[in-house]
Amino acid sequence: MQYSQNFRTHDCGSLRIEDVNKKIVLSGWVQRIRKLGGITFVDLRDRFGITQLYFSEDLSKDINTKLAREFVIKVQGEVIERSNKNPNLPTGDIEILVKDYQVLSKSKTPPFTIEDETDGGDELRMKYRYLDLRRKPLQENIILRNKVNFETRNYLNQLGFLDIETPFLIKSTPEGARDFIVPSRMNAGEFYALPQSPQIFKQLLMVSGFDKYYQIVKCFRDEDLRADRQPEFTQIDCELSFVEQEDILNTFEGLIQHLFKKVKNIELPTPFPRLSYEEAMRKYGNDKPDIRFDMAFVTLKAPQGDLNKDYKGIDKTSGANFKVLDDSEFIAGIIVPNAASWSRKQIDTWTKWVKEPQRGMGGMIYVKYQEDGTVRSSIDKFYSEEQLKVWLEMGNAKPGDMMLLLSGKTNEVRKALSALRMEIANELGLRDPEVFAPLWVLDFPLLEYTEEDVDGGGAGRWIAMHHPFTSPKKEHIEWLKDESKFEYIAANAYDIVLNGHEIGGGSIRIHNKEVQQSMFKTLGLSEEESQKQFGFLLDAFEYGVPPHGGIAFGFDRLCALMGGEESIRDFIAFPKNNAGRDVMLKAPSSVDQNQLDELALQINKDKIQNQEK
RNA sequence: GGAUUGGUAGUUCAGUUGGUUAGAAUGCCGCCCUGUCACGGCGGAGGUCGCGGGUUCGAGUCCCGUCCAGUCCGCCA
Repeated sequence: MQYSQNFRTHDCGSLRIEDVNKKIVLSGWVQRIRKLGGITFVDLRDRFGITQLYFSEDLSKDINTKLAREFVIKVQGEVIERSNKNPNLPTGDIEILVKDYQVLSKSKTPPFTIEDETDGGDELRMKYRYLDLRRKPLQENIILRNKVNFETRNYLNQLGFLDIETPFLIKSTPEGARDFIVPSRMNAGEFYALPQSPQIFKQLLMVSGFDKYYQIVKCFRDEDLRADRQPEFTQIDCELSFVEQEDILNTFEGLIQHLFKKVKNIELPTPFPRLSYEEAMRKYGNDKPDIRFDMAFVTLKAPQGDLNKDYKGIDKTSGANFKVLDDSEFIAGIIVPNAASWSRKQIDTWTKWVKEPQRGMGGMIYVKYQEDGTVRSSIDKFYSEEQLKVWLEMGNAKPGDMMLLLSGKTNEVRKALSALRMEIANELGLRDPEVFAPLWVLDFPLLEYTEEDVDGGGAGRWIAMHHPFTSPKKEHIEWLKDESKFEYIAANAYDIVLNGHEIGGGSIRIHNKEVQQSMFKTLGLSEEESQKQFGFLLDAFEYGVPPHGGIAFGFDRLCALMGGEESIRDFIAFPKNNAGRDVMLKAPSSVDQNQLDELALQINKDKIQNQEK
C-alpha cells in the first residue's frame, strides 16, 4: 500500500537491491542490537519482515542508552547495498544507512525473547499474549487463518451463498453440550444462552427461502477443554435447500480442495475416500481415522452382529486353552511394519502404556514375524507357529513385521487399539503434518444409548448421536417407533475427517413436522416438552419447509491442521487455557454486588471452594 | 469428576543415596570490539527451590495437603 510517509515509506520486509539509493523512512520494533566498536547494526522488525539498519560511528556513540529490544522507532535513511549479504533474509542484500532516528515508544525488557524459537513457556506466553503474537510463527498462523477465511468466503460467495448473521443471545436447551448462560437484567430471573451453533436459525432461514446460507461464526460450549477444543470457537456454518447428501458432499469437498489449493498450493484427491461409520470403526476403531498410514485393525474375534469380513475365529476350538483370549469378547491387532526387531524393553513400554488407566487394557500380546520367517510371540506356549501365522497372514504381515494384539470388551479394545495405532504412528513418524489425507465418514447411527444421566434427561435412554434434527434414512423412519430397532437406524449424517481430526460434520435435516415430533418422542421428550423447547421450529414446519441439509466446519481446527499443528491455541489470537481462563485478562472474574443485585442473582458460597485465586 | 507430568535466577532447565556457600545456558547491567546478522571478548548483578504442614541433627530432594500449568480419560447433540 501507499504509506503517508510520515511514519514509513516502506515496511520492513519490502526493500530489495533495486531500491538502493532510495531515501526511505521505516518504522518498527527493535529486534536486536549488535554493537561492533564504532558502528552498530540494528534489526528492525514489523509483521512484514526484518530490515538491517546501519548506524555509523557518530549515531552509534550513545546508542546503548537510547535503544533497547522492542523499542518502537522510526528511522530516516538511505538504502545501501551490503558489503556482507545475508542470504537468509529476503532483505539481506541491502541495509539502511541511518541518517536520523526517533524513539516512538520505549519498552521494558520483555519477559521472554521475541524469536521464532522463544525461551518463553506456555503460561508466560499466554499472560503476555500481545508479545507472543509478535513472534513470526504466531503471525504466520494468524495470517493463514485470514487466508482460509477469505478463500472460504470467495468459494461460497461464488456459488451464491449468502452470509447471514444470527443472534448470540438465544434460548437454552437441555440437549447437547452445556450452554453458557447470560442473565437478563430486563427480565430478572431469566437467562439467555449463547449458541452452541446457529443450527436452528439456519434451518429457519431455509424455511424463509434463503437457500444457500453460510456464516463464519463464533459458537460456545461450556465443556472441558482439550488441545483442540476451546469454550468459544469458530465454525464455518452452512445450510442449503433442495439438496441431497451427495450435493453437500460434492460442494464441500470442493471447498476443502479450494482452500488447500489456494492457501497451501496442494491438490487434494478427487473424490475424497469414503468410509461408512461401520467400516471406520471396524478398520480403525474410531470414527475419525487417520488414513495417512495403514496399520488397519486385524480382527481375530468379534461378537455376533459385528460386521466383519475378516472374521475367522479364535475360540476354544483352537485347543489353545488360553483363558485370556478364550474369554474375550473382542480380539484385534495391528501390524506394525518392521517392528519384529523391537526389544523386549520397547514392547514392555507399550504394554505399560496400554495398561494406563485411561486405556484400561489388561495387557498386550505381541507376535513377531521374524526376518527368517519364523514366528515368536508372547503366547508361544498356547498357540502353534501355524496358528500364529494364520493371524499374521490375516493382516498381510511380512517377515520383519510385528502384530500387537489387544483383547477385551469391544468398545474398550477399539478405543485402546486405536490410540495405540496413533501413538505408534507418531513414534514411527508416519503422521507427517505436511501430508493431508481427507475422507468422508458416512451413515452414522441416528441414535446412541447412554447409561449416564446426561442433560438431566434420566439415565439409560437413547440420545441423538448428531443432533435431534438429523433425518433418519428413508427406509428407517418407521423404526423410530420401535425401540428394538433404534440401534440400527442409520442417519443421513456425514463427517469430514482430516488426519485423524473431525474437521466438519453435518446432515440432511428432518423437514417434516410429524417425523420431527416422532424424533423428539424417541429422544424421550414429551409433546409438551418438545413444544416448549422447539415449538417455534415445529410451528415453522407447518408453513412449507424445503428439504434441506448442511454442514459445519471447525474453523480453528481446520486452520491448525493446515498450519501443520494439532493444537488450535496458536491459531486463535487470544485463546483460553485448559481451565477456560484467559490468563491475560484474568477472566472469568467475580462481579460487584450491585451488578448481581441488578440481575437478581445470588452467589451460593457453599458451592465455591477455591474462589480466591 | 478421574489419571498423569511438571512448578528451582527475568526465562528455559540441571541438581546424585537427604549433607558445606543451589548450578548451566540465555536474558539483563557495565567495559572492550568497524561488517555483524544466534556477532565476539572480559566482568557483574540476579534465588521465599509454587504455597502450607510433617518426618529428620539436617529437606530443593522423603511424606501429606493445597494451588497453578500441560496432556489424556470422562464430557464435547
